[in-house]
Amino acid sequence: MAWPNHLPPPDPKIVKELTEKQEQLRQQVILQKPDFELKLLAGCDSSFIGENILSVFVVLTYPELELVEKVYHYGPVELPYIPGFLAFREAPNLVKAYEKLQHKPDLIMVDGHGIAHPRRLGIASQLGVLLNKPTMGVAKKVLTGKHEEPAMEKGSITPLTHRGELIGEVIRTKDKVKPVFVSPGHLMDQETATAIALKTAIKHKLPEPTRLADHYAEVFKAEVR
DNA sequence: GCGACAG
DNA sequence: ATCTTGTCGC
Repeated sequence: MAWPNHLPPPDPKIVKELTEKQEQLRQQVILQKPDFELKLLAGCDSSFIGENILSVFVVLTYPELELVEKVYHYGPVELPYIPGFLAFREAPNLVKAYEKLQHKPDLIMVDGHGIAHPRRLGIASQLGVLLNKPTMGVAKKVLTGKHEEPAMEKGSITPLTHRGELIGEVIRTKDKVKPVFVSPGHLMDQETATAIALKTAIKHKLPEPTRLADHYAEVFKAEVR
């Protein structure tokens, strides 16, 4: 993958290093129908304040979707954003936030892609391997792959493919609103990920876990200032 | 060779 | 992600 014209050119040496680590992690990804009984579903999100990163984790009951816990970790950001390597910038801090949870979830919904990535290791997949926990990705924009626009009605789905492989699905979670991109992260499969995304997208286009994590990121943000 | 590019 | 005002609609 070449680098976007509008972003600062990444250090080739760093990129090579990350690419090798990425390949090592990718080999550990397992795509399968989860065997868990989903009772606790987590959502996570990160925001930035200058040179620091704020990562949030929220845990909801399933299928009621009632908030049971929310935590965050605030620390220095180590790397710049490089398309295709988002996890190396956000995952370390997310792991620290995750460790603060008193209630460990059965599944984590991540804001970003799972295997819908040029090398099949989006942030949802990478975080899943790091935590050895089922994960799925819900992204607002496509990173790689081709797809048709799903119909305007909620529930419409269209495949996201890359090099002949199904890497995710484009889902209209709300009538006439931009669709989201859902893909399995780790210890998960497309069918289950899509079903959960649709079932948890109640009043807004973003599923509740992701939406709430987003919300508390703003709340905690005011707290660390 | 010319674009496109999660958060 | 973040910088940023008003504005349309439920």
